[in-house]
Amino acid sequence: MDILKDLQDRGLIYQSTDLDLLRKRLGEGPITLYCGFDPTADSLHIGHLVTALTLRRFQLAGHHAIALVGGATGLIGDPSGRTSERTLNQKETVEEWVEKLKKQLSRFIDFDSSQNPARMVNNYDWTKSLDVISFLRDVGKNFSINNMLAKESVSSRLDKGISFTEFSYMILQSYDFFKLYELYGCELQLGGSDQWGNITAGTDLVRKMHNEKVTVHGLTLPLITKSDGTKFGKSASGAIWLDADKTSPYAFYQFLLNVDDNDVIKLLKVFTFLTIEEILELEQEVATAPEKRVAQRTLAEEVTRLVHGEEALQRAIHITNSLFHGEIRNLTGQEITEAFQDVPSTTLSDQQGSLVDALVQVGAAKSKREAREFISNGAITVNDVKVTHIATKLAELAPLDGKYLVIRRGKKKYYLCEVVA
RNA sequence: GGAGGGAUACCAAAGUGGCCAACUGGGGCGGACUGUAAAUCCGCUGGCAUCGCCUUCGUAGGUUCGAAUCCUACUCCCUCCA
Repeated sequence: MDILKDLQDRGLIYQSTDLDLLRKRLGEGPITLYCGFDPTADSLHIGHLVTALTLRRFQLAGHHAIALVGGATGLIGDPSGRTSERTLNQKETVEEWVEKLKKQLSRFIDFDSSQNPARMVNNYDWTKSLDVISFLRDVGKNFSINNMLAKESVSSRLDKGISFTEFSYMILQSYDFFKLYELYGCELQLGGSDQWGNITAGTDLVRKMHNEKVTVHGLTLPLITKSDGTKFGKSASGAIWLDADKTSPYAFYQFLLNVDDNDVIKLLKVFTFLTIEEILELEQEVATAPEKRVAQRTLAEEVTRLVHGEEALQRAIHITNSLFHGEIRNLTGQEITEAFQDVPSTTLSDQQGSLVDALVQVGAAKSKREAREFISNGAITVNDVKVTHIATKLAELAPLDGKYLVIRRGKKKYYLCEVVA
């Protein structure tokens, strides 16, 4: 399989070093490649999936993938794409995040396969023991300040200011590439479009360290944008995380299910392993029967399964069905706790309390006034029954399984109240 | 250093003694329509409550029966001249 053609068909190639040379090299046999992930948060988000899955595409095509977590670079801070200096994170925090990222990456990249297992590395391992003198003599000598200043990540910060720490970032990342070439014969680095400067700095370093006799390659992937020009991956409530505790599988599934018709095909190409042919069929489906949203459903299922597993996917579908197409009343108490574990909930002790107070307590309304407004607007449904009387008491609402009140506000916001004696 | 202009609710922007909880636009939220869409239309958008009450218009005081509106001081921002 021609991996480069597949990536091109999917719109996944943005910038590259000599593409013909890379194609030639790939034709000669499996290549070792790497992509780095810096621990800047306790979880990856949906944007990281683009590069992580591309790494997997290479692995599936028989190439040797290395996933690097930036235990060292995460302590320094990449200036790329940032308009201001980062605040340094605590060492312990970064260590913790490294572990979390490692765990997440193993969901998409196969480190245990018997034929072609991928490798996980942490650049802290070879950076921690680097002493200043050898770093400056052996590595630093290969970097020209003039060149470094010209890089977008640095030049864009010269007016606003940049610390020496962040300025040096690209040297560390370049050293990673060099180190991986030495250790594992790694010849290709993948990254997001903002990584171009760091990647070329790396290919340059490897070449210089070998007296211009070695060529390694770099590839960047495009930033995924929506048809309205904005960045993909942000919901009203913030980033879409891969950590189930930060973005529930249900919310994750819903996010993808709700993508615009104009974006869904592009996203299928980027985020799924469906063949281009299969995706083109779905494109037809969008054109002829958009209301069925087959493409969106496919996208949501494929990616949720990939990130959270089959079981979580089924749960997300089940919740979706009962919330949007089924009857909540049909659910058992156990199913309710399961279905609404991702939804804001609260426990009410006063069965004689008013619905208005309950709405405020569960967070469905910011104030009693707003709660009353929602009720009189017909925005509030409790256990499938629309409530329109402001003075409604909890006791009148017939809890499911004797204790659950499933409150819906508007069309798709849910809250769960458990009433205890 | 000198001269002038401004600070209003999430943002923008009216209001210049009582009719102001404060025009209007955007955003947000809710409703109708729909495909859990887009577009469109309608409503709400300080808090508590049974008429009504309480807290808000940069900060702190003052004048007045009554102030976002007038006066004083302070803080911050902008423009122009040096």
